[in-house]
Amino acid sequence: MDEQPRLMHSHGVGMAGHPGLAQHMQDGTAGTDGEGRKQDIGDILQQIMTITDQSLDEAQARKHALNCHRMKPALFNVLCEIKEKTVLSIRGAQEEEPPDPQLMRLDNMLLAEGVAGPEKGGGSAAAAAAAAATGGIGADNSAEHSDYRAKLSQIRQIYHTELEKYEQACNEFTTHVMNLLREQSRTRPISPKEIERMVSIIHRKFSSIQMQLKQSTCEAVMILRSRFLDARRKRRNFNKQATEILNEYFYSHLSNPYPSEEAKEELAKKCGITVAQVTLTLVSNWFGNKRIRYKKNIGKFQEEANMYAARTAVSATNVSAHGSQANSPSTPNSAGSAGSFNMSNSGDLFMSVQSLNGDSYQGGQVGANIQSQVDTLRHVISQTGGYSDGLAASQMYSPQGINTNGGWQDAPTPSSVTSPTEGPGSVHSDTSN
DNA sequence: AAGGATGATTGTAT
DNA sequence: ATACAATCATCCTT
Repeated sequence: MDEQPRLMHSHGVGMAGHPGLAQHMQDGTAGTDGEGRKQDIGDILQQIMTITDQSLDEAQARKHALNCHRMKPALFNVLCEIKEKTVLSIRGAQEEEPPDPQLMRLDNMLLAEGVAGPEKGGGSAAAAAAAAATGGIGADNSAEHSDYRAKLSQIRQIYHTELEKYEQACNEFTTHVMNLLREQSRTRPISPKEIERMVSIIHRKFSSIQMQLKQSTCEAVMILRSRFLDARRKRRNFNKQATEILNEYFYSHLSNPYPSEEAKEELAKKCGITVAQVTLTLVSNWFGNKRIRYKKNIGKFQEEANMYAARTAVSATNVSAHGSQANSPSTPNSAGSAGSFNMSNSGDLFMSVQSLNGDSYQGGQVGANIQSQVDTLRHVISQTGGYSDGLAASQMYSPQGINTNGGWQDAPTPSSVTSPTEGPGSVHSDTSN
């Protein structure tokens, strides 16, 4: 207590010059002399300055005493004013943190892998999707990838547990800090905004920790993936039935073998693939490969084409008993463009096939269906008319879809018909086959 | 084991 | 973004 005056001197001088303090001091020390006031202030300051040296209990007691001190409101006001003058207003604080792209990426990936996001359902769906990517079509793939799924769900579980832990810790810490600040706000000025800011700082810190968790989870998933699934070249062939379904579609839409998304889904469903994303890829792959390989070597596929064409055509003609149509050598142009085919002619045929196929494509793609009948007819014609001659047969098809350079894309324009005499030379190899 | 068949991937063009 | 073309990697038949 001997050094009190010195302390008083060093700190008190400035304070004494403070108008606010002077004012409050007057309030608080009504009737006492200047020495008493100085004594008071020095005492308070001394206590504050040394409070950190105290043991916890002592400090607590001292704190309480200070809180109850009669000079406390005055000191508090002074602090408020000082702060108002000196504190850098928290303007820079409200940088609404833009969503971290890195974090977004991680989130998206975790979501995609089925680690984050909806519970079991979504997770297993993603797992199944991944599994189906390697698994065969319409074949059992569950056994092979149960291990993968188990590991994935393990990761998922760890991730969620950890996340929960972090969240809990974050909340705990936040409330702790908030309580602390609130309590402190009794002795020193703390605006709610500052508390808010502190909270957001805490959250940011914790979310950066979370990001690490997400990152390592992603890594784990990637490793798992690469170990199990990235042997995706370990392909499984489509089973026979699936291939037939796809072929059926392909050859009955030969003029435009580009199934729409809906058609692909339908096909996938028929083939026994149910997983949405992968499904379309598989079907797309199949059609991509098929188109390119068919075009590359029509001859090689001639037999197959005829088979499928005959199959659908025969069933169609059987029902509708319009044999004349199949026999009539309709000019290629009549059906060449998808837009200009004869509706009245193929309409009933379409109907009959529709009923025959048994609701397979009830969807409203009437045009496509009719077109398919036209394709089918074409094959029948080619079969009955010029089958023996490979070249002739290929001429039957090619005007429809394939021009030597472009492929199917501009197929519907019949004007692009060119005799493919030197195009796929392998047509001849077909006959030899 | 060889070689063809076939699903998947990659690079390119539109 | 989609299709094509080339290519890879595996499956399957011989």
